[in-house]
Parts: sequence; structure tokens; C-alpha cells
Amino acid sequence: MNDDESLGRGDPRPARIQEVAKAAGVSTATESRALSAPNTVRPATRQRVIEAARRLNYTPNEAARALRAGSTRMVLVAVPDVYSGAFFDGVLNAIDVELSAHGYTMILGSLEGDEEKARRLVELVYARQIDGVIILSNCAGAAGRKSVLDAGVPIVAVCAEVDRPGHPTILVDDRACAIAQTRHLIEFGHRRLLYVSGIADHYNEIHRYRGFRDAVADAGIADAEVRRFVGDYSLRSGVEAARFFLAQSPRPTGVVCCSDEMAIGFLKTATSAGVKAPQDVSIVGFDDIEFAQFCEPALTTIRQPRDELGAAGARTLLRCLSGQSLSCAPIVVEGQLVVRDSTGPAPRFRRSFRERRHATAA
Amino acid sequence: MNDDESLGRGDPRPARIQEVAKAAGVSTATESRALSAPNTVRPATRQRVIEAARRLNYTPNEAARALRAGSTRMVLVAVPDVYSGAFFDGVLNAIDVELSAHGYTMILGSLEGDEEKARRLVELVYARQIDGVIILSNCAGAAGRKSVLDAGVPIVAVCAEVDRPGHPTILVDDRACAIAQTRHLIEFGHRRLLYVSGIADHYNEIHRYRGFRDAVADAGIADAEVRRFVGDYSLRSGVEAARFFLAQSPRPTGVVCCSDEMAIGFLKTATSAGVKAPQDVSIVGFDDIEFAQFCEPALTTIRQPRDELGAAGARTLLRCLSGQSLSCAPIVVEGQLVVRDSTGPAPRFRRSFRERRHATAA
DNA sequence: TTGTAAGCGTTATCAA
DNA sequence: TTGATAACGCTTACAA
Repeated sequence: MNDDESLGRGDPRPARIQEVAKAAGVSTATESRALSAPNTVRPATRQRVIEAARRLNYTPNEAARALRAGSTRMVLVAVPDVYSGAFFDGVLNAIDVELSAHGYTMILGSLEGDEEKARRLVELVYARQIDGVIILSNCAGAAGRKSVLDAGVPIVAVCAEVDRPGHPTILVDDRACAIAQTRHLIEFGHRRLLYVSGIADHYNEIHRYRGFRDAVADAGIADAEVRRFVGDYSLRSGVEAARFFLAQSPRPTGVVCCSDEMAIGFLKTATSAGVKAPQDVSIVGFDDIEFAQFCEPALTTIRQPRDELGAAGARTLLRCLSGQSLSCAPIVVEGQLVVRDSTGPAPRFRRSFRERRHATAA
Repeated sequence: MNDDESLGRGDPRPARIQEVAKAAGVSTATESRALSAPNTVRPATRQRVIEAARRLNYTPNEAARALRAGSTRMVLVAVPDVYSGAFFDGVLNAIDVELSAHGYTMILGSLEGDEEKARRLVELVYARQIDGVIILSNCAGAAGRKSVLDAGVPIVAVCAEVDRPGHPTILVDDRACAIAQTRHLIEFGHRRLLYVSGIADHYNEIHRYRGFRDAVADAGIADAEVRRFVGDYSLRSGVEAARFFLAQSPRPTGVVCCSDEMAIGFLKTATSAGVKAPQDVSIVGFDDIEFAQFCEPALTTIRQPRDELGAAGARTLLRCLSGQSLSCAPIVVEGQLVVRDSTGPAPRFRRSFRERRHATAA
């Protein structure tokens, strides 16, 4: 019985490179090369090595590899704390696929909420356990704490902006999207508008609100006709927005929301109070999460190219990690208005609009 | 100017323990102890060490620590591939909070879908980069591949069952939950029932279906009155279930779903086809995801104690990691029926009317 | 209580 | 193409 052949399950101690090298009749150096740089060893040798590794069920110890090589192939993806799982899941999946394909592991976490969790993640970066960071959240540098920005690893921002310049960034054209939302309502004859915003100082929000204002001004709508309610993207704040809406007199007839969650929370609350969409009020969301098609009525919204955002972010980071220097001009991708059933002609315009439609149809 | 004081941002090279030890006037051994086992050094020394570490912005290199100490403090949490983000997010958050509080980092990933991603994760475990695994998905041991079960690390299952016995398990009482769903409908007078199942060979599913059958048999309902549609927990399969439902004649009046997503997909599709809930059909979901309150009508469902499940899973794993041996009797927590607006009395009179019509048509 | 020194399991340098 | 050997940065016997 050969003592190299300890194949049994649950070996008390996994094989090390030395043992495998011995079994293959080579040095540890050759062993290592055969596995991580196959073309630098003779095919026959390589074959022997690989065979021995398989027999002994050998997997290189990652901690040792990382210590020696100075890289862990782990990437931290920082998501917002209260986040639209429904939206980010798509982005995250694209990131994960891209990273995995290049041998990297994704670690997910928030740098915002639970202080304990956040500090641990930042420490992990400083501890050289993380090769790079993708930021999907604006609050990268928290007050009083070591910032991940100072850890000396490459950082890429996706749908977000880093406090300090010089980092590659992937963005949706938020201003254009907000204009598309608003114009859609204006074209339906809505003039009393409610804007339900995300967190006020977020990068996205600043640009979106700017777009909303511009579209409103373009249409010659007076400031007095417009309201703003500041939310935080959540279902709950959509409910609050609807309460605010219900208390107005006269009520707005068109509502622009900065997330589908807020739009859905708004919709449900308004409906329960007897205000129907799109008859009494039209609502546009943002993100096109999966549930947008399943609420009642189905939600008109902005579709963000989640796959594209995630994949571009991951690829950009991988390029940084391989030492390429990149231009910092943001990569901008486009959102798209998806019209469903939650928007329609403004109440007082409805009749004439219908007549016009019938006229053109006839 | 002291060359120890290189505090500048983006230091080319982070401080090592040796430098900090020198700056504090102690050996590396004392330095290490002062930071990881504070009570084993004199307070004054400890103070000097901590001060020096802070000055030099020192964070111990994690790879070196892991190599030497033989533990990485990383835990893999394996989620299903097509998963109810809305449900698992709650469980995952509870796990993360618990792990973070004990100095552990959570790595998230699926062992089911993308083969490339799955293989990488398993390799990570074999590479000793993962101290333990929490499984939220049934397909732990995939065919043909090294299984995470053989990697020799502690494994805990939450809402799932591991193919091989001997692992601690945290479960909801699925059978009792399914009975509660079904009885709720039966008490409303429903007798023609549709059961929309999750993936057929999942542990949960087996127990839930058993509960459904038992409740049906208890009520003396004939097999001929009962249908089963096999879905996969997704919104999409809820849509398919509704199509199946719409094609029946006579149609069931009560629908038991194994996820809220399926219930919501069903609801929307049925509503669009002119079938109203709860007037024409009553629907019960499972999970009580956040959106359950926001669909129209609000969904009657089963609330699973997500926090409890996640926290119990994490605590159990931490106990394993600290070397305690545990009983393998499953920890069972209870779900709870939450009655909202998607369920109501069976439409007896209209039903018999319809049957008459169908009878004459046939 | 503190210091000395031997590893942890790799990879990379250099010489053969 | 391969082998000997020195790091990588930390923890922990063991000795003082």
C-alpha cells in the first residue's frame, strides 16, 4: 500500500505541494509552474504533475498563494445599504459572471449601514485581502473611518460617483432618463406634477432632478404646479409619498418616481384610497424591476441596462487590476422608457385626447 | 523627520509588523499579541503598540495571518441559482450581521447555475480559503464535480437538506405551513383546489405537498377535485400556472402557491384575463416577501421567520467553527399564516351556474 | 511579561 | 527545462 494514495474522503490534512511534487518526481518549483504556467514546463512533465495532483486531490492553498503572490483575486462590491435588491441583483449577477470568468471571487457588502459590518469590510481591503473594489453606492468615504479610497486598490464606480476624482465610472444618462419620464407625462397633458426623489444628495438624484426641472421648464409649466417629495427608493417611502400626494389640493395628476419600488408603494396606497391609475393619476417608475410588470396596473418605467452596467464595471476593474491605466471619462449607457399601463391622458385632457386618437385611427 | 512617520495617502507599501514593532520598541511577537490577545501583554506596552500601529496606519496582512493561523474567517453562503431574492435577502442579512459580529466575512454564491462560477467556489473551499459553509439550496453535491461536502469544512443547512446526513439543519415546519394554507381555503368553502408547487424534488416541496395532501384528505375532498402544477418559485412560473388554471374547466377556486412570486405572477395573469381575486379565485402565497403587501389585492401568505432562520444558521455554524460538536436534530421554527385580501369565500353560486353552462355546452 | 526563532505553503529568483 | 532556495508577513512554542 502506497502512502501517497490517501484518497479517502475527509482526509485529516490536505495534500501540500511538496507531497505532490514528490509523487510526480519533480521539485516544488516545477510542480507550481506546471499548474499555474503550464507552457513553461515540458508536456510530459506537466502531464505527470497534473496526474499526481489529481490522484492526491490537491488544491493549492490559497492563503499561501496570496501571501507569496501578493494578490487574492477577490473583489469587493459595495452595495447601498437600503437597496433595491430587485434592481441591483441584475447588475451584481453581470459583475459576478464577468469576474468569475477571470478567476476572481466577488465579495458583497455595504459600506453604509451597520457600522460593524462596514468597518470589517474596509479592514479587509487594508489587510490586502481585496484586490479591487466596485462601488454601487455613493457613500464610499464614511466620516471618521478609514476610507476604502485610501487603501491603495483600484476602484471603479457603477451608477455612482466616488467622492474623489480619478476613478473610472460607468453611468446611466440619468438626466436624459428623467427628461424622458417627465416628457411622457407632459405629452399626455399632465401639468400638475409630483416628483418623488431618491436620497437627495446622491449623484443620480442630482442629475435626475435637473432633468425633471429642465423638462418642466421647457414645457412652460410654472413652479407652483410642481411638488417634490424626498424619498429613499424604498416601498415604504412610496407609501409616504402617496400620503403626501393625497393631502394635496388640487392633487397632481402626474407622478415621476426615482425607483420602481417607490412607484409601486405609491400605486398601492393611492389605489387603496380610491385614486385610480391611470384614470386619476399617472405614474412613471425607474429601473424596470421584474415586479414592475406584475403590479396593477403594470408600471410604465425606465429600463436600465443592468447587464451592460455590471459587465462594463467588472471589465473596467479587471483592466485596472492587470495594470492598464484607463481614461477616467465616464462610460455612459442609455436608459429606455418602457410604456405600460400606469400612465395615460391627464384627467381634464382625456376626452379630447381620446377623440384625437379616434380621429387618427379613423 | 522620522522615516517611520510615512503617513501619506497611497503609501507605495503598507507597514509590516516588523516596522510597527520597531517603532513601538517591542518584538514582533509582542506586537502580534498586543493586537490579537490584548490581555497577555502589560497595559503600558499594549498602549505603546496600539499607538504605533495607529500612527503607521498598520493593518495586519490577512493572507499571512490566514496562512499561519490556518483559518480565514470566511464563510461561504450557497444560495439557489434562481432564487427568490426577496425572500433570501432577509435570511442573508441576518446571517451577515451575525457573522460580522464575530469577525467573519460572508461570501455569497450559487453552487447550481453557471458551472464556471460554481466550480470556482468549490475550489475556494478546497483551497482552504473558506472556513465553513451555510447551504440555502438543496443541490449541494453536483454531479461529476468535487463536492463541497467532501472539503472537510463544517456545513450547516438552512431551509434545505444536505444529501448526506450529519449536518446541523435549520428548518421551517413546511408541512404545517402547507396545512395552514390549505385549511384556510377549505374553511372558506373551497373544494376545487390548485396546488402550485416549487421544484418537485426539493426537500421543502416534498414536505409541503405532503401537508397539502393531508389537509385535502382530512376535508374529505376527492382527488378529482385537486390539480397540481409544478413551478420553480419564479414570477414566470406563476404566469404559467395561471395559464394552466385558465384552461381548466371547471376552474379551481382555491390556489395554494409555494412562493409569493408564483402567487403574484398568477394573480396578475388571472386578473388580466378577467378572473378576479378573491371573488372568482382565492390565492395563498408563501414567504411573505415585501411585495406581497403591494400587489392587488394584497396577498394572503405564510410568513417565514427570516431573521430567526438566518441568525440560527449563522450561530450554529460559528459554534461548529469553534470546535463544538452539535446535535444533528434539526432546529425547527414556525411559519405563520398572514391573512390579507387575496382570499375569501368560495363562489358557490356562481360556480354552480358556470357548471351548468359548461354542462349544456358539452 | 517579553523575546527568539521556527514555520505556515506557496511562488519567484537564480543558477545549473 | 528544471531544481535549490529565499522570501511573503504573520503567529506561536519555547526560552528567558
